[in-house]
Amino acid sequence: MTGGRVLTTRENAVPALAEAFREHGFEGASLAVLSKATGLGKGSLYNFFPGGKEEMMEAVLADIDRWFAETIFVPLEQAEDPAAAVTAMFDEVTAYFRSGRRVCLVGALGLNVGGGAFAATINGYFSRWIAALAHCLEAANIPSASAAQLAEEAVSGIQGAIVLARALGEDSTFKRIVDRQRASLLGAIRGGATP
Amino acid sequence: MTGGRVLTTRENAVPALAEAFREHGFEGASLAVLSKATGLGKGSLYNFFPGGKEEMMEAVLADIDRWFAETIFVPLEQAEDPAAAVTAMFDEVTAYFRSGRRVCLVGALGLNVGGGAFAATINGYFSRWIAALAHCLEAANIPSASAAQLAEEAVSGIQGAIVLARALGEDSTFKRIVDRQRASLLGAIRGGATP
DNA sequence: GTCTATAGATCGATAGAC
DNA sequence: GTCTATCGATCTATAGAC
Repeated sequence: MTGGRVLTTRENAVPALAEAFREHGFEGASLAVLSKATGLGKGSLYNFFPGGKEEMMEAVLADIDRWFAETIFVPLEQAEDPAAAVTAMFDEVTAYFRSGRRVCLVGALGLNVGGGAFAATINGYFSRWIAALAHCLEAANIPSASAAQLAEEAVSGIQGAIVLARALGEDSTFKRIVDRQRASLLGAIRGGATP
Repeated sequence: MTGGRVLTTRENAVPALAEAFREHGFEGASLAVLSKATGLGKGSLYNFFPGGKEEMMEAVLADIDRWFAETIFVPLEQAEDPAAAVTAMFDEVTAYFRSGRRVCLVGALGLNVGGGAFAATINGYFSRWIAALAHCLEAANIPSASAAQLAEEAVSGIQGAIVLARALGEDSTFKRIVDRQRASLLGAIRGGATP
């Protein structure tokens, strides 16, 4: 041990960068914005991320991917109790996106051509989410085709709920839509078929 | 008649501006991009839109609002045949968003703080869409509460389908999700209740 | 490792020739 | 009405003091 306390690390800066990218988008998040959000000067940011904004966004996406894998994807893939796993997913997602006040950076990034450099990451994020959820539904004896469709619809529904809740400025919109998605999946799990 | 043929008008530039804003976002659509998209020099753009980018975006949003009002909202509000009106809505929307390849500018604008200046327009767009669709469903004897929920879910579902289709780069994703939304609404119209 | 200073490019916007 | 030239501000990125 050196005994020196590290005040700031690359990992420590990533959450602040993520929030800045979420609010301003990739193009709108200037280095001035990122510097203010992290409390680090430009020089420090380039010390941690020599590749500039693009490397910052890559680090943010990697952090998001890691969080979703641990918290959402793996529990769905290894679920012994599908209903409980689906419930947990919706609870975690609702908290993560703060009932729609918080934008999904991955989804928003895919809307603009500027996000083309991250296309593979964006695709992988949604592909794995849908596959993990479908796998969980299949574990509840839902036919493969139905499970895939329900999973796709649920993930899509969450994205739509974020867009609409942001547009209307109402958290209740998000909760209403997502609760209905949750009920739909739980109904399919219990009933064994699409409602 | 003067006999002079007008080569370029303000109205003529709006569609090109809309496409540029869709692809690059408000911040990402620089005047160089907008100039190239319209084929007009900066001077000409400022001649048509003295307020700069903000006025250009306002003109684009007004054009979108007009199109949706004529093509989507009014037919829903005045529908004599609700099932036909809902079917027409999904057909028009699928064509308009080019099966998800084309971003919803209004929805995307609401995701970033930069779109805050257009918050009222964004809110109005989605509010009227949901209200018009709910009205149409009520005309099919669906209870008011169910109609509102179904309408909200359908509009949200379309937005989610766009986000997901763009992220996955697959038109089929959009069609699958939207077709299911369509079937859900038509089922409610025929059955008179939520499935 | 953090900062300030600064380079070089591009930004939004304006002025003025035609 | 369209263009080029240009302004000042801001952008990304780098250099160098500490």
